[in-house]
Amino acid sequence: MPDLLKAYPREFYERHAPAVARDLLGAVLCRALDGERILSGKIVETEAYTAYDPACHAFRGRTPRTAVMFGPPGVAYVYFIYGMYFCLNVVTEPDGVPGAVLIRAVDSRGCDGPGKLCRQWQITGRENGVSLMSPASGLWICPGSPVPDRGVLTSERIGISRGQEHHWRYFLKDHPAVSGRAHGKRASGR
DNA sequence: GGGCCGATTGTT
DNA sequence: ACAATCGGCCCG
Repeated sequence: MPDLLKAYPREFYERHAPAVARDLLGAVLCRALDGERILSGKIVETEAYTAYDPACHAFRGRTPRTAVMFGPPGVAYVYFIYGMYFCLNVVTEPDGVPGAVLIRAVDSRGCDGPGKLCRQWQITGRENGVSLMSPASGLWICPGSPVPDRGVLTSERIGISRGQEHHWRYFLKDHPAVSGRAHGKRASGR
């Protein structure tokens, strides 16, 4: 049984976003609410966003909203979208290089979708910029059970209009929490 | 200041 | 297929 208080260190996040997105499958997202209750769930769907990627919020440079994506890795990038929802990302890449991984779904009730996950676990703009490398922030990520390539599919990212040449969506094959009809190709070994 | 669009979701 | 709902960002 994995230790739910031992979070991934900075080195895990200080890599190219697609690699982090792939390796976050099977990891455990943890959330402390009311300073007492701890929620946790296996990450089952992610998407990577990088510099020189027209789908990335940071593509057109640093702005107040995207500032944390240009900072050190291992912290949360939470943004507000469609006037209703928040989305949780993990900042990746070395300090100064923008990049992030969107957490799209977690194996926990009501966490099937990035907007629903944040609503269910009360993740809002207050969590923007907090460290995910320690339980102290109330939001952190721990290693779980490694997922073999044969259990992973990839596809274009969801809901974007540019950058579809990159197949940077990663998800667990046949998991009920993943978006839509889970169309995808087998992950290639690295 | 104006206008358009969006890494979503739920309903028609 | 479309509405809900509003901050970010570009333009001027």
